Amino acid sequence: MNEIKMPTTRNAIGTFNVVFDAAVELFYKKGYHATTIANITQKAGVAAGTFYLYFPSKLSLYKHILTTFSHNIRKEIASKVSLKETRYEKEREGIKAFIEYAKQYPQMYNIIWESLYIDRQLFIDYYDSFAKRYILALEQAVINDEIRPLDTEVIAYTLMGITNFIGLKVVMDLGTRNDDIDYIVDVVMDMIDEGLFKKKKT
Amino acid sequence: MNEIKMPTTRNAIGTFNVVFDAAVELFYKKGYHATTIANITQKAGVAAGTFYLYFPSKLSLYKHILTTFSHNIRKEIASKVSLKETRYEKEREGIKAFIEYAKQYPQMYNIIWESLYIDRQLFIDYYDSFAKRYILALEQAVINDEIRPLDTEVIAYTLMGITNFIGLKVVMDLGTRNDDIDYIVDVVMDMIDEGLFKKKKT
DNA sequence: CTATAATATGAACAACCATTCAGTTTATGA
DNA sequence: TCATAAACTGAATGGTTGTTCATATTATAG
Repeated sequence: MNEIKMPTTRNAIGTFNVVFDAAVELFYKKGYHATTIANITQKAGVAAGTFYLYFPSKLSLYKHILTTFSHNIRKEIASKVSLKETRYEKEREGIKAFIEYAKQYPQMYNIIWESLYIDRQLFIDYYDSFAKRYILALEQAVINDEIRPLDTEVIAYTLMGITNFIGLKVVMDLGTRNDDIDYIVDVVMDMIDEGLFKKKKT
Repeated sequence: MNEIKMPTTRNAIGTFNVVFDAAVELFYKKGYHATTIANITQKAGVAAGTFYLYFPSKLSLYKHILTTFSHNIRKEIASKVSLKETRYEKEREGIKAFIEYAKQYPQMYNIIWESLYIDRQLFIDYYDSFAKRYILALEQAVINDEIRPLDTEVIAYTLMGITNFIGLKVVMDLGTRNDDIDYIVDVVMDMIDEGLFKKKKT
C-alpha cells in the first residue's frame, strides 16, 4: 500500500511533521537506503511504532517527500516566472528561481535524483512531466516569435540540463570562483542569448 | 581496505571479469544497495567466497567500476575530440561522443550518479575533475579567439549540464520525437552557436 | 464524567545480508 | 610426477533492519 494516513488532531499533525522533517534531513545526509526507520524515529523523538501510524512503509514516506518537493519547486518557479513579460526575462527568472530554491533546500537534489535507485519510473515521470510543461511554454514563445523555431523538446532538455548542473555547482560548492547567483545567471543568459562562439566577420 | 587483488592466471582473469560484468549489470538494474553479493555471485556463477578473493568489500567493487567507467568515457571523448580542429567541431564531437558512449553503456549514468548516495566525495571529485579539464580546454579556446570571453567555469558546467541531460533523454528514451543522435546534436549546436532568442532588428 | 477513538509506545520477530573460514579442487613449475 | 600455491566452495556467523502488536496514554464528543 501507498496511502498515507494524515493526522487529524493538533498534536498528531505536529508528530507527522516532525517525522517528515527528520526523514528529509536523514535521506539527504545519508541517503534513503542507509537511513533506517530507527534513525528517523529517534531523530523525531517518537517510538518506532508511531512511524507506522502515518506511513505504511518507508517507501511511501519517500514518495510523499518526493511529491512534496516536486510540487513546491514547480509552484515556486511558476509563480516567479509569471511575473515577467518576455520569454528572455521568464527564462532568466526560471533559472534563478530554481537555483535559489535548490540553495535553500539542498536536500532536493539528493531526494529527486535518488528516485532513480528507488523506483526508476518515479525518476522518469518527474523529468518527463517537467519537460512537457517546459515544451508548452517554449512552443508558445515560438508562436510569439520570441525564440527561434528550434526543436522544443531538445531545447527543453538542454535548458533543464543547464539549470540542473548550474544548480549542482552552487549547491555542492563545486568550482572555485564567484558564486554569486545573479552573476552566474548573467553568464548563462549571455551564452544562451549571444551564443558561445565568436562570430566570424562577414 | 580498498585494494583489489588482480588475478594472475588465465582462468582467474575470466572469473574476475565475470564478477565485474555481473555487478555492472545488477548495479544498473537494481542499484547498489538493492544488489546483494549473493545476487552478483549467482549471476556470475561462482561461490560467495570467490567474490572476496578479488574484492575486499562490496564498496571496493563499486569504486573500481566507477573508476573504470570514468576512465573509459574520458578516454573515448578525448580521443574523438582530438581529431577535430576547431573548437566548434570539438564541442560538437564531445557532445556526440558522450551521448553515443552513454547509449552503448546505459549503466554509466546509474553508476556515476549513484556515487552521490554511496560516497558523496566520489561524486564531487568526479564532476570537479571533469570540469577542471573542460575549463582548461575552454580557456585555450578563449586565447585562440574561438569562443567569447565568458566565465569558463560557469560555461563548463553549462555545457556539462546540456550534455548530461541530452544524454539522459536519449538513454532513458524520454520525450516522443526524433531520437537520431546527429539530429539532436545539430539542434543543440544550433542553439549554442546562434543563441536561443530571436534577435531584434537593429 | 465517560465511552470511544486517536495517538503513542517499544520489545519482539522474521528476514536478510556482508563477510569469514575450514576445507576442496585446480593449476603451475621444477 | 609431485609439492606448492592459487583458485574456489558454500555453510555458518553475527549483525542489522523493516514491520508488527499487545498494551498504555491522551484527546474528544455527547
